[in-house]
Amino acid sequence: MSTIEKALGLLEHFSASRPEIGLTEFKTLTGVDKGTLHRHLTALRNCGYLEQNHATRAYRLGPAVIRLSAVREKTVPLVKTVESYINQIADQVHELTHAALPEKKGMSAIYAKDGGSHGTRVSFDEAEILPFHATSSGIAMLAFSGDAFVKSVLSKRLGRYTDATSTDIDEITALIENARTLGVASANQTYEAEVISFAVPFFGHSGEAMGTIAIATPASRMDSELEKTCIDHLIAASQNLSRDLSGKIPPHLADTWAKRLES
Amino acid sequence: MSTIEKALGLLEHFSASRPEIGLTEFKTLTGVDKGTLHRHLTALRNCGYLEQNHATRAYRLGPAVIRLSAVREKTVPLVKTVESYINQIADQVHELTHAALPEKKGMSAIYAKDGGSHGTRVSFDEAEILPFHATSSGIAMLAFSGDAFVKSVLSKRLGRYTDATSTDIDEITALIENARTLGVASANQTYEAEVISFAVPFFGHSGEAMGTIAIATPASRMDSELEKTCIDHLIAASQNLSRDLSGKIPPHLADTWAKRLES
DNA sequence: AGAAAAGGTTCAAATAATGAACCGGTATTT
DNA sequence: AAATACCGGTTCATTATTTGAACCTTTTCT
Repeated sequence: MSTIEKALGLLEHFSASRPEIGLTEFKTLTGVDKGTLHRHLTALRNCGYLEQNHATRAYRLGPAVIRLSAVREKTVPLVKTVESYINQIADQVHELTHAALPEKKGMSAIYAKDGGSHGTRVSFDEAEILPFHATSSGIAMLAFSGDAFVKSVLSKRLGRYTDATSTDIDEITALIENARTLGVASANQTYEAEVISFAVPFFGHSGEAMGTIAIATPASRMDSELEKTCIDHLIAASQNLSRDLSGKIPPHLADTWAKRLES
Repeated sequence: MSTIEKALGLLEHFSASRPEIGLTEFKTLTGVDKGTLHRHLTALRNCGYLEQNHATRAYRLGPAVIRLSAVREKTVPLVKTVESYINQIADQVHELTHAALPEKKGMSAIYAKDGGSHGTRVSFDEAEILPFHATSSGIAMLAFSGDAFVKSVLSKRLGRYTDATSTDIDEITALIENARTLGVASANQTYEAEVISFAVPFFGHSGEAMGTIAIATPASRMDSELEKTCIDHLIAASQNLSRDLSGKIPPHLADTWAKRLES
C-alpha cells in the first residue's frame, strides 16, 4: 500500500464522536509505529488537513477540507440534488430519511431530515460511519456493488452492535442476496435497538451503485402498511435521483422495482 | 518534501473554474513526471479523494471530502460561527461581505453574503482562491501572520490581475506594513477592476490570525463615509468573532482598533 | 520528588518512490 | 486510408524516502 493511502487512511478515524486524536491514541487505533505516525500526521498538518489542539497536542481535522468540499459540491452538486428528494420523502412519510455514500469503512450520510423537524445539512445524526454489514444502507450498497468490493468489506472485522447484528459472513451474504432479489434492503434492530430501516441504492453513470437512500423508524411504529409506504417512496425517489445523475439502473433491478410499484 | 505533501498538493489545483484535470494537464500544471503523477492520482482515487470522469478519464474531487468537512464543522463549527456575523454586516452595510481562511496559495472564502441577495454557503463567488498579494483579505492575513509565512508567500510568483496590482516585493511589503499599522487592509482595484475592498483579520487561540473578514464594493459607490462604515463594522465583527473563538487579539492591534472606533 | 505516560526525534536498514522509455488506443492531419 | 500526434496508462532498474526500535523531553499523576 502506498504511503499516500496510509496517511489518508488516518483521516478516516476522525468522526463526530472522536473529533480529536492524540499520537498515542492513534498508535492504539492503527497499530502503526509512533515515528511513522508522527511523520504522517505532521505532513497532513502542513497541508492544512489536520491542525493541533495547542493545549493537548491532539490532532483534529483542519481548515483545508472546507474548501475541498465546497469545490466538490460546485463540481458535482450531489448533496444539493439529493436534498430535495430526501425532504420530499421526510415530509410525506414523517420519518427520519437520509442519503449516504460509501467510504472505506461504511456508509457516510451526506444529508438527513427528521420526520418532523428541520433538515440537518451535511452529516447524519453524528457525521458518523454506518457499518456496511449492520445497516440497511450498507446492505443495499453491497447488494449493488462489485464482488471485489463486497469481498474486501466482508474480510474485515465485523462488529456486533445489538443482539440482532449478524457477524457471520454467510448470514450477511444471505442478507445481501436477499436485498439484491427484492430490490430493497432492510435492517431490523441490527445496528440500533428499537430501530427498523429500509434502504435502496441510487445509481450514477457507471452503472454501479453510487449511494443509498434510507428511512429509519421506531420499531414500535412499523407495520406492513408503513413498510409499503416507505419502500414505495424510496424506490420512486431513487428512480428520479438516478435519472437526475444520468445514472443507469441495472435492468433486472428496474424490472423488480417496476413490479413492486404496481402491486 | 514528503510524498504525502506532494500528493495532497495536487488537490490544490482543483477549483470551481478548473473542476476536472487530466493526466497531461496535471503534468503541465506541476511539471511532475507522468508516471509519478499517475501513481499519486490513483492513490488519491483509491481513497475517494478523487474520482474519474468515465468519458474523458479526467480527475475531479471525490466524495470523501464531503464527510471530512462535515466532521470538521461538527468539531470546530467555524463556518456556522462566522455566518451570523457576516450576515449582520451584509444586512446593515448592504455590500458583499465574506470571510476567508488561508490556504497555501491564497485566501479561500468559506462564507459570503451579497449585500442584497441570499448568502451562499461554503464558498465565495466561485470557490476560488484569492491571491495573497492582490486582495485586501490576503494583505490583512499576511499583516498578522508570522514572518516565515509571509516570506514563503512572497517568494512565489506574484501574478498581475489589473493595472493596479503590485507585483514588486517591496511594494507589497509596504502594503503589509501599512495594514499592520492601520489595523485594516484595503485593496483598490488590485484584483478586479472597479472593486474596492477592506479586510481585517480575526484571531484564534494561537494569537496568530486565523482568517479574515472583508467587504467589497463597486469603486463608484465608495466614499469616505462608506469607508468608515465598512471598517467600523469589520472591526466590531472581528472583535466579537475572535471572542467567540476564544482568540487573542494582539495588544497593539486591540489598541489601534479601539482608537479607530472612538473617532 | 519520583514514576508514568505522552509527544517527539534519531539513524541504519528496508522498502517504496521515481522517471525515462515504452505501450496501446483515439482523434486529427495529410 | 495511412501517418502522425496526443493522451492515458504501464514497466523496471535506479534512487531516495520511508520505516521503526531505541532514545530523549515534557507533562501529568501519585
